[in-house]
Amino acid sequence: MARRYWLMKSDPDTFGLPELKKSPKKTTEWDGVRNYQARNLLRDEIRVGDGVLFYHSQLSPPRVVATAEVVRAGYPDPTQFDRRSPYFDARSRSEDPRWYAVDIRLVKEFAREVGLPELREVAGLEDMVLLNRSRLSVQPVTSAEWNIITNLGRGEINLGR
DNA sequence: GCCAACGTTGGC
DNA sequence: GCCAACGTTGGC
Repeated sequence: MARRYWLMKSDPDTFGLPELKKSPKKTTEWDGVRNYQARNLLRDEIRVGDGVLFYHSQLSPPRVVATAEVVRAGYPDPTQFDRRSPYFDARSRSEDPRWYAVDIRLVKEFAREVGLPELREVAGLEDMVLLNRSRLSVQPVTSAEWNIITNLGRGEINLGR
């Protein structure tokens, strides 16, 4: 199966690139997602080896800061069963988990962060989910979009147009 | 900090 | 099943 690509958002006040870099094996559990559409992607679509654009929301401007890779596919998000977690969900049963997580590993920090206003201007990204349905915290990225954005992140001229 | 977009809840 | 009220996300 062809490698697929995703954009995953993180609030850097909670967990950002510095924390990812410091994590063991530069790997983290990407958890806490409490939206059903995003859950379905985590549970059913995202596979080991898929590429991830690591995105910082809540910044001015919000920006893509790194690439990562899925190293563990969807599994029940442990935080939903943890009463001390802000993501605890009393209605979820362990035999029928409601929420899923994946593990991602940092691959490459961008040489140049790519901000949202720039993404809006680049030819070839007009249909990005990020630019049209902004609130989804994990969303599909096409291979063409992936190539354009990772080129921008390398600081090279964008050849995608 | 504000507020628009939009997802979820719950009364009917 | 509809939809108003409410809560959250996230850009600005």
